[in-house]
Formats: sequence, structure tokens, C-alpha cells
Amino acid sequence: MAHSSSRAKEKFHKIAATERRRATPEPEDDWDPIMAIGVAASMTGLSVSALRKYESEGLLTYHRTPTGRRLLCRADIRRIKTIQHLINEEGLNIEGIRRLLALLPCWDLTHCSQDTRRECLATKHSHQPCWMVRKTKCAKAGFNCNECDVYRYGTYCIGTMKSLVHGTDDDTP
DNA sequence: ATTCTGACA
DNA sequence: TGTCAGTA
Repeated sequence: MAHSSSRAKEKFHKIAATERRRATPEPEDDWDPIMAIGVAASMTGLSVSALRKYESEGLLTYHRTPTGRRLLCRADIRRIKTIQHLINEEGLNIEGIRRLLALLPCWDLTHCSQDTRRECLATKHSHQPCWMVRKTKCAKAGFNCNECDVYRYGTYCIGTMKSLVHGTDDDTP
């Protein structure tokens, strides 16, 4: 019994480690803006304009250089791949994905006060993610959406939705 | 912002 | 023929 139980234990720890990695917040460099959009295009097999379109459709928001050029991070690459999967395998369209993201409870994740929440425009838009809404309280406070848990949680969230729907692991943050 | 294309139903 | 992701 000692043998099989230590084996089982070993296996358990392996699974636990995997789960812990899954639940752990992403390493910082996953969010560091490191690559130009053309690099990301070749990494994902999409065109530069498609990547820009994803942004204009509200699926992501890229970092910018001081001169306005887009910079992408590793998490963006995973996010793009997840979007591709949702579109090509799961039958969602761009608007559907956007509207799922628009349902993220940003007021909870940012610990908004009831007052702020009530008057904030982001709360009212159920069809647009908060990072698409101008003149939110966050935006006025100079908040950077790329560093916000709401936006980052969106990545985790759509990855999780995919695994819930399809039972896959490969894009789990 | 806008228009065009290819795939698909 | 209309829609939509992706293109330029």
C-alpha cells in the first residue's frame, strides 16, 4: 500500500502544482509591452490590420509608445489566440465576445464606491467593455486599463469560458 | 473611416 | 444573396 499511496501522492502534487499555476496571477513579464504589432501578427498568423481591428472592436486594448505606436505583450498573444478559438471553433462572433467582456463587473474588481458606481458611465454600458468607454471615473483618474485587474481578468475569464465550454487547457493563462 | 474579398449558409 | 471575419 505504501507504494501506490506514495505514487498517488506524487500524482496529486503534480496535479496540484498545475492547478496552482493555473490559479496564480500571470508573471509580470506576460504583461510587459515588448513587441511591435507586426511581430505579434507573425506570431498569431493574423495581419496587422486584423490585430488593429480587434482593438477597435473592443476585444483588447494595447499598450502605446509615447508616439502612439502599439506595443503588445505575451498575454495579448494568448488573448488573440483565444479569440481566434472562440470565433473559429466555438461559433462566437466579434460582437458576442465583446458583449461577454462588457459584462465584467468592473465596479467589484476595482472596489468602486456605490456612489462612483452609480454615476460611472462604464457601469451603464452593457454592450461595451469598460476599457472602451471614455470619460469613466477610471479614465478621468488617469487609470491605465492595461494595468487594471478588470482588463486582465477578462483574459483569464474568456480563457476559462472556453475551457468551460470545450474542456480545453491550451490557452489557460 | 471605408471599401473590398472570400468563405459560408 | 446576405453576413461576417479579415484585408488594404
